[in-house]
Amino acid sequence: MSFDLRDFMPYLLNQAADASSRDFQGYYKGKYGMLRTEWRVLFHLGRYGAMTAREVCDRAGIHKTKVSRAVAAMDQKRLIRREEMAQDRRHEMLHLTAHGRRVFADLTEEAQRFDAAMLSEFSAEEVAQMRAFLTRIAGL
Amino acid sequence: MSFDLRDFMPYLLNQAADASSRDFQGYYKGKYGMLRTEWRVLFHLGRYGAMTAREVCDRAGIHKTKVSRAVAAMDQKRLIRREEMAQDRRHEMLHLTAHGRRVFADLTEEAQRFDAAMLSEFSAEEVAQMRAFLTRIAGL
DNA sequence: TCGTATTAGTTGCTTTTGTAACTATCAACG
DNA sequence: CGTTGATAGTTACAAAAGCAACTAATACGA
Repeated sequence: MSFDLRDFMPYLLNQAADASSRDFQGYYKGKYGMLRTEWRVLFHLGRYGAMTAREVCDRAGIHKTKVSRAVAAMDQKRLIRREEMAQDRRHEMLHLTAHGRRVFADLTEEAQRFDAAMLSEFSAEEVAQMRAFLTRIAGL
Repeated sequence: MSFDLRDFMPYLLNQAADASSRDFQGYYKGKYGMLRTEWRVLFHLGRYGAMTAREVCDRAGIHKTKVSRAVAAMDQKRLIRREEMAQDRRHEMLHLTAHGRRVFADLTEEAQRFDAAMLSEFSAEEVAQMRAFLTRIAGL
């Protein structure tokens, strides 16, 4: 029997994902008290502009209860502003506040720095291949 | 600003890890009511033989409280047997029961099938490169 | 051999996640 | 209109994870 845990791709992926997230997670958690879902919502709003919670769910592939809680927390922290839409009062448009935009800018910069540092020991081809592989596995 | 979430390696890794784990998780959860930590403990005992909880923690990189709870649950399910060690009564050696070995065999087989299916659309070189990359990222 | 430090493992409490049920609003069709 | 069904979002409750304090046993130096 030669099957080892390290031969099992889901295990390897999880270990790599955990290791790669740990430090960056510490950054936004320590500096802004944010959770991972909050960072993702912030990113979507900062990168793609105002949208409803539903759109965030669809684009980010996060369940609506998680988004709902993240939005509530971010509202509390004054990172976002909720705007009720007159034509359909079930929706509310989510906008970043000025503070939210600053935090977004800071975290994005840090993310890029972080990403670059992590990939610095790999060649451009390796990284490209890696991305292609992961994208397929993730079904994106 | 061209930085996209899919350019961020931790994001990609997490998405891929989640996607790749989902189905297999459903298998051991549905069939045996097991949690991920339990599957990992089971795997370690089945693959590397009887050991103490401490050794499982070290080898698997799981925190001792998680292992403690997994061991309690697996004891309940009669997957393992705990043997107190006479020379140092703080330790207890964890052994798989006959039932535990059967479950291990079943899950291992399923894991291999699962792994093979997931990687079937990639070439041997791609897979090898992938493993190398992930192993480095994971720091294994 | 007493006191202090270490180690294995467990328990309690808090935070986070998952699931399902719920509210409110709107659409569509008789 | 009015009933039925869908949709956006929230809330309540249960499962799971994280963290720190705790117990029990052992080691080891003064």
